[in-house]
Amino acid sequence: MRRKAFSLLEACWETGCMAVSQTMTKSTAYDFEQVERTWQQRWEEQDLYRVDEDPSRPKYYCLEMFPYPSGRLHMGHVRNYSIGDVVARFKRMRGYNVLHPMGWDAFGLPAENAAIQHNIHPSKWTWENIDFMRRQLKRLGISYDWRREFASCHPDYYKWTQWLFLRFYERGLAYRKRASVNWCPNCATVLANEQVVQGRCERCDTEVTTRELEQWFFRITDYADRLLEDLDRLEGWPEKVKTMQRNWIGKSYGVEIHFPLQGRDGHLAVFTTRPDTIFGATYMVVAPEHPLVDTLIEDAPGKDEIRRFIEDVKKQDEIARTSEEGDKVGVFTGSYCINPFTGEPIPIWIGNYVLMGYGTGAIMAVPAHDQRDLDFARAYDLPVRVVIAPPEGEAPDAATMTEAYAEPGVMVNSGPFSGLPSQEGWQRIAEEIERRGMGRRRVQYRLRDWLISRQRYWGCPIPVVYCGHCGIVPVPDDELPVLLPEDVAFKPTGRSPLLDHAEFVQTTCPKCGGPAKRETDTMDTFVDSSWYFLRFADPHAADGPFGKEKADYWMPVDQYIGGVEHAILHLMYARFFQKVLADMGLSTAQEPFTNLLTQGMVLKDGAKMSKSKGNTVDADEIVAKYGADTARLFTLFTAPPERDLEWSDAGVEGASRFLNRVWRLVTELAAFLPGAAAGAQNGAAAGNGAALTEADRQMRRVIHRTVQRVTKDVEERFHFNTAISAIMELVNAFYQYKERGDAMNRAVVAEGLQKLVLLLAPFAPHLAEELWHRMGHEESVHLQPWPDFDPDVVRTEEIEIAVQINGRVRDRLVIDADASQEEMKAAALELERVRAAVEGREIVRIVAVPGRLVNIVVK
RNA sequence: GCCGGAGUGGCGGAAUGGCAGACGCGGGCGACUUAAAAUCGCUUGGGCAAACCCCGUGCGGGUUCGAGUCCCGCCUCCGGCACCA
Repeated sequence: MRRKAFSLLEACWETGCMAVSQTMTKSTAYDFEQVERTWQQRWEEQDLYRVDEDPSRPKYYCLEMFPYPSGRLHMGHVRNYSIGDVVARFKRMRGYNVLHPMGWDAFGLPAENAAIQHNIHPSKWTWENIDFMRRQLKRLGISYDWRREFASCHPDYYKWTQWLFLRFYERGLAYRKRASVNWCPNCATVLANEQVVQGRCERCDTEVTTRELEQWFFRITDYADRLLEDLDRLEGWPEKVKTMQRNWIGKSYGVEIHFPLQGRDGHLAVFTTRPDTIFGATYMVVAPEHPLVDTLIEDAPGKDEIRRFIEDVKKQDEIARTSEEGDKVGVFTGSYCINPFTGEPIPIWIGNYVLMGYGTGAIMAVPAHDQRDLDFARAYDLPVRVVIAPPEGEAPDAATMTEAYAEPGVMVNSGPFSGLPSQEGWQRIAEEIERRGMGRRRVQYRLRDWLISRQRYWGCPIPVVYCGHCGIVPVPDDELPVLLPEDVAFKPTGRSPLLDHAEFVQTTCPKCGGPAKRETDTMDTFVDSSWYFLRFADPHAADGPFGKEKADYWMPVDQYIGGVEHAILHLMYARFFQKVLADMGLSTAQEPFTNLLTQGMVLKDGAKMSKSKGNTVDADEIVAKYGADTARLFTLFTAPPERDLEWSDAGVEGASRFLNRVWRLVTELAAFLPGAAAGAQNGAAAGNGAALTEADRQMRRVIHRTVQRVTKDVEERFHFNTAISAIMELVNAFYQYKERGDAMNRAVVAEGLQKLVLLLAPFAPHLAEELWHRMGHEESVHLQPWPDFDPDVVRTEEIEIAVQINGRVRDRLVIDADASQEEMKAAALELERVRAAVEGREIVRIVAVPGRLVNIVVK
């Protein structure tokens, strides 16, 4: 029987609260629209999420990857920021001084494409998008300190990107060189290695070609070892991301060996990780681009044919060489070098499978012990010589083998080294090479220097000028920023409009005052995002990129959250920057992000949402129809953060239904409480009553147990889905309890409602805030301490355990929670069904696990 | 090919080596209603008419009193890398 008095109207009357919708509706329906707007406004007026340095409290820096202002938020953004907001709000309630900022990664190609397609200036397009998306973010009610907002395309920011570039330049970490680089014909710009995916442009999927160009690079390879080593210290990073970075850096130990050329001066340098196989080297291969090629083919009879081959490979190179494992092709140069260990001549070939960009661009080929070399040897009928035998079993037959033996073993056919374990031989041969001055041990990385030049307009200008007299001259600090001119024309030629902007290009040399030309390339936008997390610590700094004290107070980021697609690119560049800045003394932290959470994608119909597939869900529509709290709750409840999330309209309905269920429960029960606030504040009152019935005690147990579960799930595991399901169970239990009507204990209800709303605050901040105020509180729920639980209340006196016979559950048993194993066994044997099952059989053993079960093993 | 991750009801997903399927969605039944929606209960892995029972966490083995969980060998899917010498 339900009390009629459980009406919203009366709830408000009795509590005398000043809550929002009191004045606007008599219906019990939850008006999310009104509630969310009102509180968003109130929070903003009160500057509720403003944060400053406070040495008296522990700091917590929670950061979500800032978005590119593409136009509108998608559900992936909603998910990302909802996750971050739970963390930020939870930590705030836990007493941390939480920095939770947001900004815009605002330089980039889409703005230029929009300029060409819709005849709108990239700047205008970008700023309009930012305005729109900022409104969307505010509509979601994420707890950002908006005073810290900035966009990377603003001169106040990119001035410091340029300033940092100059510091890199001074330290020799920014340099210019001519190199064969990746070129995307569609984007009409060069790309870093990291931006080429399977031979295609990461952004537009166009096949990437190569070009010889003079470009700016960052010397990230100088930091390869530190970037690799320090991965071991990042215990809060997913193993997967660390593995990807390790592979990308690709450290390998080997030996550079100089093979003297036969009949002429000089030598051919190769890099190998298997010096122990040198006696098996039957030919050499150099990359078509190798500088020695012209010399090597000088006297070859079919010189023209060889040249044609080289050109063919270079062309093939552009299309297929990286995208698929094509056939290995090559041609003999006509030249030989001498194997310094055997003295025999070895033919030098040119081959498509050797890359100029790795090692020395030349290899010694050991077909018996390297699959690629074996493939090539079989194709051109080159000799195969086995020099490593397996530790056990027979050595492969050189004449017939089709699979190279690449494992360690015992050296054979290797002169004085024969009989040695190959690993030992590795060192002995390396020593011998060094002793004879024919090379040295060395470490080789797969990682290349970071190509940062872009032949595009909408990016941060590289602050250098070219002077006929003085060469490359950095722009002096006091002339920064080098402003991106706004009055430029966009044509679909792919040519950067900066090239045609005479006022920009024509300048004077800061050194000699003579005429000079400005650099017209801009920086890769990954440069902008490599230090933004530091700027958030001091976003308005005017005399430096950020103040060291503030940076040192906030850094490193305690929790970083974003998509796994940035596992290599952004996350490695940012680590590189942080280390350089630490070396420069600008910031102390060696690593930028202590803990990393890589969220899964939002899928629909099993595929990533994309415009081209037409399976997108618009964040605005969902928020308009269900409200921000529902949108957030759905993304948090449907899957754990790191997994992919399959979109479900029914799931959104479910989230909405739950919030309404909470709304009804709390508003109705609030009416039951006289002076709700007083009771709610006094949780202890619920505990000291001998007046508590069994049902009251049980309800209290559920309340405290829920606090325990939610705290654990959020704090230790970031499992928001199970945290929310625990809250759902509490609500279900409350509905059961509510059936008791007047028999309910008011102190228990008050305590339960209070804790429920507090638990809900990080997940559904608007609803929680509204209910909190309706319960008679004046201060924001988001400023309250996180609820605690009493372990004594959680504990039960009696528990139900399973009783198994031979591992199968046959019965259940209610027993004292602290019963001894002996008591458990005895009680189990008393059971009717156990006696029947045991009758006439031998009990082999009995296992009793306190709190769990008893297992009786019979024969 | 190499390196990760994942395979659990109709679906999303839960389970420190200890009662598989929490919670939600969907379904079924009931209450309220003239009726429907909403809401509130109850119910819902499969087999059997049902009880008891049997079978169930991708497949095949193993360890264990006890395995979704640990070990060995496979299969499938997803992600990353891919001539890196």
